[in-house]
Amino acid sequence: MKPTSSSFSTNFATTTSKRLQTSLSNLRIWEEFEAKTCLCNKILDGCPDVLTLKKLHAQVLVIDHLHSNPSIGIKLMRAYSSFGEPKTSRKVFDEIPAADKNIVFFNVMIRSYVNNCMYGEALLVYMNMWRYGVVPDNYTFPCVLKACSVSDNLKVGLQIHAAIVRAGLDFNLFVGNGLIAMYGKCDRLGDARRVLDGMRQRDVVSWNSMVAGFAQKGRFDDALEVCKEMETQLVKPNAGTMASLFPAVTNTSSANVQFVREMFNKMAMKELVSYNVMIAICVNNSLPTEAVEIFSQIESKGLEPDPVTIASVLPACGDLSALELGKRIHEYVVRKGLSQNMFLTNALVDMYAKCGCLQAAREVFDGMGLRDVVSWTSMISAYGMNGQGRDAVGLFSEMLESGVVPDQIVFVSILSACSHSGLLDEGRHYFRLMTREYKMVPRLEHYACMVDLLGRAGLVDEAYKFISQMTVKPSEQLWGALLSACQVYSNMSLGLVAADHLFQLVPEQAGYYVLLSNIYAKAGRWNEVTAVRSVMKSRGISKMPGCSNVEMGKRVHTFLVGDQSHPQTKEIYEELDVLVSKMKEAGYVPETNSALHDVEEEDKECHLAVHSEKLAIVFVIINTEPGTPIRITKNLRVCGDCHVAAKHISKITEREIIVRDTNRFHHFRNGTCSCGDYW
DNA sequence: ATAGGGTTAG
Repeated sequence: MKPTSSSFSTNFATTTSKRLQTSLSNLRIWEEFEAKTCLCNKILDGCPDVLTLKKLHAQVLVIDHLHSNPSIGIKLMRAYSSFGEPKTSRKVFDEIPAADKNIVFFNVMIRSYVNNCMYGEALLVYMNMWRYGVVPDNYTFPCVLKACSVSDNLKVGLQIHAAIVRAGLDFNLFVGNGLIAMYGKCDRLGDARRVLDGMRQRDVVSWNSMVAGFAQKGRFDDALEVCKEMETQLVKPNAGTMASLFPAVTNTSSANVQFVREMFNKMAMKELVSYNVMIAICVNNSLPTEAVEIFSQIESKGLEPDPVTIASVLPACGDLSALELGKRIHEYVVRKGLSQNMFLTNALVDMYAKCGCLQAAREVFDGMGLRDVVSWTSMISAYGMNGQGRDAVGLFSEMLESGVVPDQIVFVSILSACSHSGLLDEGRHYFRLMTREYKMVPRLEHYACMVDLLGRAGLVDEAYKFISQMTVKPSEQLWGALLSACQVYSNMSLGLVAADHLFQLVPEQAGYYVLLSNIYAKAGRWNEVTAVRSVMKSRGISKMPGCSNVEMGKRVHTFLVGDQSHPQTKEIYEELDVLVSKMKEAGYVPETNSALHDVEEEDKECHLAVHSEKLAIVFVIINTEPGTPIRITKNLRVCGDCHVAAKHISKITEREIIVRDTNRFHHFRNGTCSCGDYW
């Protein structure tokens, strides 16, 4: 409508003017409306950052006060919540006049809190809404039930269940699923089951929630039963089922792992999450090779790994010392702009550390904008594993200065670092710091570090006294630390005490029989050596076969003791013979003390000659350019003989040899080892 | 809207 000229009659002019005014004011309203809609959409589409959101919020307040348009308020609350600012959501919420505050506001407020881990606050809002005369609905209940689940709040959970029944919503699918999860988490599996059975309608989430309930309590068999039942009900397991099972499949039997693998294999449509869970399960059950294999399946299926995939597979790279793969993943992280994800940077630091690349680990660590206690722990234990106790101590102080609060785990790392470097006083200092300043109750792991520290320092009696004074029952690790100290320092009487406890705790562990046998051997008590050997035989205990991993090209090669299965076996053994004679010329004498004395001298020497790390070292020598460093990971501690041999080989072949055993790193260079023979 | 997957020690 265009304003007309006023050259007509006055009457007409007045009418026109009035019309004009109305239309102008309509226009203004319309403009405002449009501006608001536009703002709304901007808020809804998601702001790039909080600052932009706050600017938009300010404009909303200028144009008109919030209460004229409730939907803007709701969108603002959601947006603030998504930026982790539930408190700002609350401010918006509080400014809405009571008369306008309908159920949606309450639901969004509750959700804002729940999504930001403020469960108590969420439940308070729920309690308060009754006073406003607002009745919770089918959107409210699942959300508050989640708050109860996560915070293990059975008491409120039960109240909510009662309210649900009163509201007649107990047959709602989402509400029922929420109840199952809540009861499962609060260890009321019977009640969870009753809810499941009473539901008129169930979906895969209902079943998965039931599975999760058992799995979270480590009840794998019960979780498994539910999975089987699902199948009879023709509900197909999905990625969620695997994810729900996951907690029950950490450090579990291979049969349990196998079950999940089969479920995984049977899935017609595999989502990324299924792969991620499968990788995590492998990593958590000492199957790093399988984890890496599943990771490559993701790549070959054309799926794109997400941050969870990466964070899950990196520990497997570390376990295998698969440095090349680790580097490739690092590049991927950088390329995808994920370098600020702390899960990933922490995992990268640890991967490099476990691959023996202290420098690379440190570079990632130094490049981090933010560091949490996990970052520091990884770096501290990296130094610890490499025998650089002083650096670990320095880093611990830096961590405290940076304001990061130490936890139990970082104390394990620093204590272990001290023990590996023989820093006796420092170790004692940290134990006191932990118990006195930070008022932490030492766990078995801390005690084990202390016994190790004292034992390695030769204070075997004090180590034993330390164990005796403990208020908790000593674990296998504690007696194990004492026993190996007894071996190093030839303390037979305490060695027997430790061995006695160990044979009762873990009668199947071959390693402790070997240690005891070595103690006897050092003392020349051959009859006892034979006796230990025959006990082992009669109990059917055999040594866990030593195995070494080495990465070559795109795969990891594994060698067992005396392995003859590798395609290059012939060349490897021939080259080893050549090396051994060169070593003998340089003064190498096979150290037979490291083996069980149950065989003739030559056999022993022969047996030692084929320890897995030797095979792996030679394998790398014949397949790489001169000068290429050799990185080996093994599943047992490196034996005395292999340690001497590796020193010689590093000198003869002019190669750096980096061996990670179950305990620490050994960097062999030019005939010496970084551990200074202290391990 | 409801469940479920990630990094650190020993």
